[in-house]
Amino acid sequence: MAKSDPTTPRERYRTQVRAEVMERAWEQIATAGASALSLNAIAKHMGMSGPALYRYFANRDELITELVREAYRSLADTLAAAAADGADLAGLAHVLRTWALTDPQRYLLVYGTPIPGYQAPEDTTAISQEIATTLLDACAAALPPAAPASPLGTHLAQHRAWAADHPAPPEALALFLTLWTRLHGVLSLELAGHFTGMQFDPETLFDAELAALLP
Amino acid sequence: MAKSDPTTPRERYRTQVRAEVMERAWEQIATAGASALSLNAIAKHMGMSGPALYRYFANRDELITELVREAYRSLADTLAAAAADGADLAGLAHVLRTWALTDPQRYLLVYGTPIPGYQAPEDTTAISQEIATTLLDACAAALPPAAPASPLGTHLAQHRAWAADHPAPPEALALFLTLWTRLHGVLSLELAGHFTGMQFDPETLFDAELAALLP
DNA sequence: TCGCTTCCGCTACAAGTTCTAACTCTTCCT
DNA sequence: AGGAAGAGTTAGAACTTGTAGCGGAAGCGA
Repeated sequence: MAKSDPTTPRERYRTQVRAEVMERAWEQIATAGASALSLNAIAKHMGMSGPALYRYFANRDELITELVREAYRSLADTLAAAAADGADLAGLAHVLRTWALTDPQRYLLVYGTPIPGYQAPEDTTAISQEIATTLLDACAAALPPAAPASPLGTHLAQHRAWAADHPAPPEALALFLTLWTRLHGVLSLELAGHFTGMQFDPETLFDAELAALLP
Repeated sequence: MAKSDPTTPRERYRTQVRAEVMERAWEQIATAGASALSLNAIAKHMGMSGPALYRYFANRDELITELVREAYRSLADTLAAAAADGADLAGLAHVLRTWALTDPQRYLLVYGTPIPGYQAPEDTTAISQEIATTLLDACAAALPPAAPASPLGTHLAQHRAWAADHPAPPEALALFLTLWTRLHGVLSLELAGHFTGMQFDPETLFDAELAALLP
């Protein structure tokens, strides 16, 4: 018999149920936020009783961990695909913005206020490194050949452990950090609704920040 | 009898209990975050039974609203006091940073991921306007006399309803928005712990952002 | 095809949460 | 001093997360 696929029927069923649970979880998160996520509600919505879900996720935190992992994975893949398509730093920035606006709660789950007792497992930091690498590559490419040394750059030249395996020069690291924090500043305030009521277009602000970084 | 003080003993007791509840709430929030705030735990910690607190706060949301109001009030007063002491824009920025680091959860309660169903009452937006005014004053003062027109500035010249009563020129509005989002970008990522593991000093990044804005 | 084992979903339950209802008792005010 | 207002109580409803133990169905090996 062809045992080419090592997954047993039960395993396949398991992963399928897990996937459906996470799908429902994303729906719930999108409408009510991460802290309002209820295993019971998901179970009832799927036509099963509450405790049944504990066969698939040890507890609520494990479900959230999986959602965080999926969100990181999605962002990393989206950025990597855009980079492979030849997007430059500005292009990647707009991809990031689109990704964030597509599902605000997904962005906030990763980059917003951390869940109280929760802390990210190791492999999510690995995916976070992937994201950083994609952006660092673009930063190094966007940097003028003879960028003047900045105070931040010189500081980072001596504290670059977090990017030790990346060949980007200190000024590229500075550009990356500056880009990250500035774009996150605009995006997070926009997603949190702090611009509602003000009449201006957040995208203009986003583009202005981008233009200021890429002369 | 001298009725110089219009507060009755009961009112005084009421405000005192409310104040103690909020004090305990801040302690809880500082350690476990806003979403983990439990009226029951506060009540037991104060030596009374759960439902007793409902004499003082209609529900959990009203308590949170009061905490948000207090946080806004604290930030507005802190900035106003610094401005009255002659602090310039850079000084105000450092006051903001200190205020945020003093109690990270307090900053995140106001500027972090919004509570799902919760929405801020009107008077908190009024206090938020106070904060904006203090910063806008400093921005207008920090602006070079003949600042060149930026795309963001020209956009804001036509969408300045949110600052209609403030005489600041469009470029000052642009400076304010840029300052706000950039500082928030650094602060929120720092408070959320996204820089832990990286070795660099977030304050260097904060100061670099400030230096880039104030030539 | 038969039987064993594994695993799934269930109900019941414990320990929490917010919040309502109804009662007692103190305190204040007239 | 008497009546009204309000504080704190317990009981309980409707939730939540998570555990324990039960039946039955499904897959796996012989």
